[in-house]
Amino acid sequence: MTDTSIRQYTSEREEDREREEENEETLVCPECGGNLASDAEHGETVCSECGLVVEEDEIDPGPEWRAFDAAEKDEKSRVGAPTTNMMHDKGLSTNIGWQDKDAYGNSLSSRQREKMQRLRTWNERFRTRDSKERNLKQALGEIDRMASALGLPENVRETASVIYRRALDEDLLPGRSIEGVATSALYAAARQAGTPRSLDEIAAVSRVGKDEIARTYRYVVRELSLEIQPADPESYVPRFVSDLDLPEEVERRARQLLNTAKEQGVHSGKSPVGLAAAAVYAASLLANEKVTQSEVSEVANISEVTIRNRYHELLEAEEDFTAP
DNA sequence: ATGGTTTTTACTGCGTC
DNA sequence: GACGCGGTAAAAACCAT
Repeated sequence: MTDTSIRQYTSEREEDREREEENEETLVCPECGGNLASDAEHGETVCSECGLVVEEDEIDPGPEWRAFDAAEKDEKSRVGAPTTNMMHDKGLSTNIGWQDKDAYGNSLSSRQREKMQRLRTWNERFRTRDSKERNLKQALGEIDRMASALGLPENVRETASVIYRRALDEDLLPGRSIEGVATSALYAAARQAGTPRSLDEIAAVSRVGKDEIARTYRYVVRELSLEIQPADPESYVPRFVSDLDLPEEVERRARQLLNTAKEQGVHSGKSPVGLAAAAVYAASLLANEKVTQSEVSEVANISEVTIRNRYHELLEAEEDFTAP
């Protein structure tokens, strides 16, 4: 059994996990594990459980509503909608001609030529920024569409758009499709948020094929050095259980099986989905619920053979755990 | 490209309803 | 006989080198 060679399913060290959660967009309080809530009025992100302030002095994206006199009111009420991730340009752009001629066709003075050169430079900078914004707009639309098709919550979309933005900023897009990168961002975000979806599920709602997603995903993860934990089998359990209309007891037992399996180190290098499916199956046996292997394999998109193998291992691990 | 692992596919035998 | 389940061997997929 190789513990280190297989990367996809093998767990990184625990410290890495903690460190990563501080760096990345974390949604769980590092102190007590409670949920974080952002408080726009104070510009803080605080834990709803213990009150720990995680972020301070955040920028309020809202408009400047305050005005102290009439003149200032005129000035500040220019605001449109508050800036959001969804902002993009209207597709308007300007080009400055390359000839150094004025409107009458006369050549410009050297002073004027310099000035126009500077203007071209800046115009170009803003224009490419605009094209990135358009790109972003489309990608975010895709992310939204896929996320809702998969029933992924708001925070996952948020994380996905952050990842996408980073990919865009680092010029990872050229040579890759917007779709592909957007899908990869969503896949990564779902895994980071602990609500993973399998590649197959993702591919089912995406416009690009599975292999391309996998390729760009690897690329994006490497380039942005995102540290993504191997998916935790437990995070699949609730979904399978509810898809199969099984009682809560099954879920509890399945979790327990997975936990003892973890302590025995049986799970290293195995597909988390397979483990989860096997745990659900084994748990329903223990709970005297009738579910067939094929039903479980159906909802988990895993072969029956894998379920058989895993659930034997799970039960063995359970025995070894209780016996000695 | 290669090699080592895991997962899938396909097939077979056994027991039960 | 269909179905659920278990096992096996060979093929395919996957990951790291």
